[in-house]
Amino acid sequence: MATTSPRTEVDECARGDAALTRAFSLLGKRWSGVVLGSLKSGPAGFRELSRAIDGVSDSVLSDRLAELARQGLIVRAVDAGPPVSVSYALTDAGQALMPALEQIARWAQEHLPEPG
Amino acid sequence: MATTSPRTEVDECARGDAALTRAFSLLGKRWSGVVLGSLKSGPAGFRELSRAIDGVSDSVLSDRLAELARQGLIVRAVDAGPPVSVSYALTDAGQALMPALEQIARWAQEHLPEPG
DNA sequence: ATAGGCACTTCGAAAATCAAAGCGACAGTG
DNA sequence: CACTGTCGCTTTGATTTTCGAAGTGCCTAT
Repeated sequence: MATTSPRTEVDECARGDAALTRAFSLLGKRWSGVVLGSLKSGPAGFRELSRAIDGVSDSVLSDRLAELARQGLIVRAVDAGPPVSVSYALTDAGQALMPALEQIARWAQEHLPEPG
Repeated sequence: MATTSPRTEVDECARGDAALTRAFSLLGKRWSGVVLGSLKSGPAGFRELSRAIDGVSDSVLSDRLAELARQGLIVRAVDAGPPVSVSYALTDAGQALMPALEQIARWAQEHLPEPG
C-alpha cells in the first residue's frame, strides 16, 4: 500500500470497483460467461447451445438467455419457417466483451490446473 | 438432416471452449471475481475485504478466499505479531488475470447500464 | 401413426448464498 | 481489572439459485 499517505485512499475506487461489481452481477451467475463465449463463433439455437455447453440445464440456459437479452448483450431472433427456428446472437455490447473473454480463456490455459 | 447447417464443425471446439468453462467454474461463483479485483491494489486483510466489497457475507468471503488460495490465485500470509494479522495477496497467476478484469471493468462502464 | 427434434416451462430436490450471531485472541479505555 | 471494540473466522437456520428430469406444443420424417 501507499507508504506515506495520511489521506484515506479508501474513498477511491481502488477497492470496491463499482464497474467490476456490476459486470460480475452478470458474469458471476453460473453459465452466463460460457453462454456468451459459445455465441462468439456465430448465432445458435437453444438446443444447439444446450448441447454445446454440456452441464447447463435447460431451465438455467433459458434463464440466462433471457437475462442476457434483457441486458442487451444478445438478441433473440425468430425466423418464421414454416419450420420456426429461434436463434440467439451477440449484440454489439456482447461482441465488445469477447476480447475480455478470450483473454480469460488464454489465462485459464496458462494458469488454471486441468480439471481432475 | 438439419435444414440450416450444411456442416457443423462448430460443435467441435469453437463451442464448448474448455478453458473458458474452467475459468468460469471459478469466476462464475459469486464474488470471486470481485474479490480478486479488490486485491489488485495490494494485499488486504479479511475484515478489510469484507468491508470493501459490500454485499458479500463473511461466510462466503471465507469460502472464496479459501478456494482462490487452493487454486493458487491468492496467498494467505500470517504475520505473527504479537498482534497476529492475516493478509491475502495475489500470486503471479492471480496477477495474470488482472488485465482481463480491467478490461471487463472497462467494458462494464461502457456497455452496462448503471445500477438503478 | 409413431418417432424424433426443437424451444421451452414446470416441479421438486439439492446446493449455494445470505444475514446474523458467536468464538477466541488481543488491544485500548477508564 | 472489567468493558468495549477489532480481527479473523465458523456456525446456524432461512432464502435463493441451480439442478435434473419430465412435460407441453408444434412441426417433420418414416
